[in-house]
Amino acid sequence: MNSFTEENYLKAIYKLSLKEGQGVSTNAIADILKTKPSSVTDMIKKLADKKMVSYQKYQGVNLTKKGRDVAVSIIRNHRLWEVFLVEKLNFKWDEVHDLAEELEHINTHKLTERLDEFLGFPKFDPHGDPIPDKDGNIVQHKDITLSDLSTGEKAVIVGVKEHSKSYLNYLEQLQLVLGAEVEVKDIVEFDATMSVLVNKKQTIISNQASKNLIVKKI
Amino acid sequence: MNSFTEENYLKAIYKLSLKEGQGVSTNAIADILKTKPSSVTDMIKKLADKKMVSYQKYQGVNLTKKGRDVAVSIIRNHRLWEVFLVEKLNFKWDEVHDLAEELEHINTHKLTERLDEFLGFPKFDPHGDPIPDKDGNIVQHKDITLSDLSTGEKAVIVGVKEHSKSYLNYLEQLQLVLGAEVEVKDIVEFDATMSVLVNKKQTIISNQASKNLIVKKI
DNA sequence: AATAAAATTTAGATTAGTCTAAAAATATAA
DNA sequence: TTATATTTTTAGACTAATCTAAATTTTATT
Repeated sequence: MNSFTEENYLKAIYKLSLKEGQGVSTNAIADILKTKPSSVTDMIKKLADKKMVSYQKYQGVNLTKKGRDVAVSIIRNHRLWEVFLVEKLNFKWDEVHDLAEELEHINTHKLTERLDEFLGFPKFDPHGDPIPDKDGNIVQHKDITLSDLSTGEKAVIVGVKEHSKSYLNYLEQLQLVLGAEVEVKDIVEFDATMSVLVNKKQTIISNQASKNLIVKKI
Repeated sequence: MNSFTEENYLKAIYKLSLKEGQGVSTNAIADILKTKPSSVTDMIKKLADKKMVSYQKYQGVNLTKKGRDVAVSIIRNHRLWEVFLVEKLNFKWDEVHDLAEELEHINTHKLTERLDEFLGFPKFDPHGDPIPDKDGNIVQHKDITLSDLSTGEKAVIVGVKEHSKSYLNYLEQLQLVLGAEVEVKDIVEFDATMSVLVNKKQTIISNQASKNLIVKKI
């Protein structure tokens, strides 16, 4: 069995390897997990002993199949619990992350599968992130963001790239939630600030905000 | 915040003080938690520092109000999750204990209250144990067991005093589940083995089994 | 290519929870 | 009521995960 801590490291390495590609760096892991690089080195050695990662000193770390399987299954749990919290317990999308961080570690096959069934086999979590299926297959978003659109284009919001409470909360106030339709009315050339139409209301959003909103053109 | 371990100690002390009364013994705690008496002594000191228990060397330990509140809230979580697992995820009553042992430690007020509401404010868990309300009030069973009945008496099953998988499984096979009606047909004088009628079928059960079945006379 | 900067690893210490073995206190029994 | 058994505590050690500070390696810059 793996400890919560080991699982959190595997999850962090998985997420970083999607961005960074091969050879995830010690510092990047320390950053995500809010720990120190020296602690990361220690844990990496332990995970390497367990054949969860492959590792050569100073060269970064990569997940083995075994490690990736654990990471994906934790992510599957996390996202299923988020769906549960939002759809069944009426939490808002900015409230569920921390709770799901705890629930995800109850990594029992039967519980996960029953929960999946209870929820009707959802494909996406409340932030639009894809839920891996029970064999660990996961469809990645093609990352078209609101900031990629040109004036006049329309799109539906399908996800977010930033999960902070403050960002999610801000989006909700602007009614920029999953499924909402947006139309780009104007783009400021200088800093890419956008005017968009959402539910017949015109709103101004910064590039910082628009580049973290994943959309699908319509 | 309390660690999982601290919470498990508090829960164990709470449960023992219902049985043993004042001054729960070090050995009894070690027994329940499958640890050693020396470890228990260490933890008791820690909990005493935190004002969770009152403790005098060699005289056993008692929960303070603070400690009892934590214990009861963990038990509340545990039993609510058991209801969820059985009623929503279709687990059987002999499968839910271990999962609930993990879920109970996600001790967040809002989650507990939302779960309670989602489940329709249940009063008992799938084993008939009472669920403490959100203020920590808990109704204790008056322990009339099947073994207390005389020939000819009828009763409804309302709970169990023993929660092992094998016992619960055995009961289920005999259809001795919560809500079932039983009628005592015969009692062997020698060892108190009982013949009982359940769902029109006659069954023989040992005293060991009947004294762990909590019933309500009808 | 030499040097400065950044990243990473090592060494040694710390904390929580556990253990064994021995000592001390309490309970039981002749 | 003294001896014996049982229970409980202490002392000292161990493991997992972390940290700081120093050493080492890699990368970037002149």
